[in-house]
Amino acid sequence: MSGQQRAARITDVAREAGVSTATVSRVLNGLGTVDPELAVRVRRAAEVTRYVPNPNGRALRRQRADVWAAIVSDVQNPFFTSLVTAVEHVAVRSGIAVMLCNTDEQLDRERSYLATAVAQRMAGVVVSVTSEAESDLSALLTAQVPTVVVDRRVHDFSGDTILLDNVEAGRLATEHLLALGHRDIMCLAGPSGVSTTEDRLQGVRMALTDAGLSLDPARMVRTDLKIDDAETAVRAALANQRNHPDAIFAMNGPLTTGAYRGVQASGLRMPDEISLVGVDDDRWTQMVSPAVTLVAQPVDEMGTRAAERLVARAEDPEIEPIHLLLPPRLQIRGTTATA
Amino acid sequence: MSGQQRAARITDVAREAGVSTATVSRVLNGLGTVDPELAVRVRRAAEVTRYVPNPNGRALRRQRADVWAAIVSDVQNPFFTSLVTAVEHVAVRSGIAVMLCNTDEQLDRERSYLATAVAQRMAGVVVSVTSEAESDLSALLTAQVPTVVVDRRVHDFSGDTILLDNVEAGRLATEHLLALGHRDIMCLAGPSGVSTTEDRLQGVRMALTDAGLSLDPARMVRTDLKIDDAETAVRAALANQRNHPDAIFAMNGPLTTGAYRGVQASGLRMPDEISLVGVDDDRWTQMVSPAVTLVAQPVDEMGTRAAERLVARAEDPEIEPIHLLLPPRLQIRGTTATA
DNA sequence: CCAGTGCCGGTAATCGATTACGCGTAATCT
DNA sequence: AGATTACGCGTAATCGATTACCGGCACTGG
Repeated sequence: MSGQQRAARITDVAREAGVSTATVSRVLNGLGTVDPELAVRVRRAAEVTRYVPNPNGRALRRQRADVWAAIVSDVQNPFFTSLVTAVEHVAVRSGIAVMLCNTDEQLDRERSYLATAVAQRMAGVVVSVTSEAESDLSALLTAQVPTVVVDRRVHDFSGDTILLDNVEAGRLATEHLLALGHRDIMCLAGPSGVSTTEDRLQGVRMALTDAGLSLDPARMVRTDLKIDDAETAVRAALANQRNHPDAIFAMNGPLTTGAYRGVQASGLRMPDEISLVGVDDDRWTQMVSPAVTLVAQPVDEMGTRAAERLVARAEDPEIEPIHLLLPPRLQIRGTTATA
Repeated sequence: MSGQQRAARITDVAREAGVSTATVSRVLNGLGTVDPELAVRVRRAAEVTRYVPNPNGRALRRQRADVWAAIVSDVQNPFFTSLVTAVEHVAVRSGIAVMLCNTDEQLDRERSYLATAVAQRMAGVVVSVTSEAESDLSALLTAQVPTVVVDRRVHDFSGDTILLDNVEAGRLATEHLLALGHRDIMCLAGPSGVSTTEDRLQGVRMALTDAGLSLDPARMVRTDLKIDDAETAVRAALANQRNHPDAIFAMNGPLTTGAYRGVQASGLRMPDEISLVGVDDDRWTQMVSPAVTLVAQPVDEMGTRAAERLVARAEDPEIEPIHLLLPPRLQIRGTTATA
């Protein structure tokens, strides 16, 4: 056993190559000017000793770690895993590691991850916040950590922001249902602090108003963004045989899953007896029968753009922030039909 | 704008409290003995200055970073996100951050993440390897980074290992199909380097042998562990109307998803015309109709046990390695019926 | 032939924290 | 009382890398 064998440090490489540590550093980082022959010796020495720079020492000195944080509220939500995957693809190309931070919709966990990002002097943060009003990104700002806000808005933040056009998403879904003749539409939204479902709700209201209608408060249901909560809420709403809505709009991925299950449990047949529009195009929505009509987000594009923004800002911290609203796409499938 | 406002360092806290940095460190880490009154002053000073220790400085000096790596081959696979979530729950309790490393089944990406883990002196690694034969964890061993191998076996590793009893999983599935009278069973496995599907295959063979049968090589199909590849393979196998298998065993999560879709596309009705047994109990398997019969893994337990192992080894590096085989559970639902 | 200009590369400071060591004081023992 | 031990705390070394600064050398121009 034993082994022990400590990892090679830059001094080991320097000794092996017969140069100083400064030269090793210059060669390996491609900075300054070094005699080509020495450079060869250094590179060979690094090979021989299997040298891998210690990221802690490097980050300490450079005041910048080659790490991005991806802060999301639910790693089990395929929307976020897709987002993170897209970010990661770009990161790998840039030699950067991605630390996945799962807040579970809890503000204090978000705070702790943000503090870590600052303390580590991370090279960038991509964050979907927990709460529009309460999340506080000011520490990132003052520490000048490149930050891209995605998916959900947050107050008092004027940096790079890449969101879905959520108002449009709500409008698309609602207009589709209205066009099919539905008038009694139940809206399943998340807690009021989350901008995505708020904005989608606003889109719903606008579409209804345009049609001379308004949203019945009794049909406005808020739950946590959990599958089981949504299922329970939908079952409750459909329990009343004589007075149930004739359509449901579930405003995010987990809510859609829960709503679908709730309808299944109620015994009502989609789309004849009730229509459903969801959000987020996960694999299962095409496998069930009927397949789910929904509003799809360009999630890969969201992640890729966010990551590219971090790369760009690393090169020039002074570039103007962008504010992108990506277009939603209505995917009509089998859960919606004429009333 | 501007702001700049650098983060507080330990020297700032020391000055604010009128003590040395050593005392600040002792108070904040609860080591050594410090006058209670000074401790109060230090804690207050830390509050006032909003001090957060710099993890890089700390890790450099301590030769250990409060970070675990969770190395998996596909963050889009719900099995792995569940695993990581379980690990993370334990990590949060211990004040440890989890770095999610997505190898995409690529050996070189795995190598790079392993090197990072060593270079960072991470406090632990939970890894589901890319290849039983080619993945190389020896660097972790020599650097004495606490490591738990989960899900997939790897050669030459004698440390903590927590796997499903995959042979039993294969046997359970096969015996179920045999009991229903199926004789022509198609096996959908991953690339030969992955121990999970290999072991499950072995279970299949044992069950067949026990029944006086053997696996028809023509019914043994290997694809990458991708949904689309599996779907294609199943469609191809079912295209021959007159000679298709009467049952399919898909040996992991994505393969199950692909197989289900492949059967759907083929037009054959489950379970009357063909039976399907899958692996991994994701939400969708209960939402589709018919619901999927499958072998479920105790994935939360796997993640929790792995993480607890890291915690235990942090306290005492010399504890004996464990080798756990968790029991699979057959979940009989709607995709299997008598032949 | 000497001063001036660049180029190379080494020495040492530095990033921020932990901790070995040692000093001074107080408590305890003989 | 004098000696011994224990405790509390500060000084300075240290982790591993990057980089400001400077000295030495070669080359150029006058």
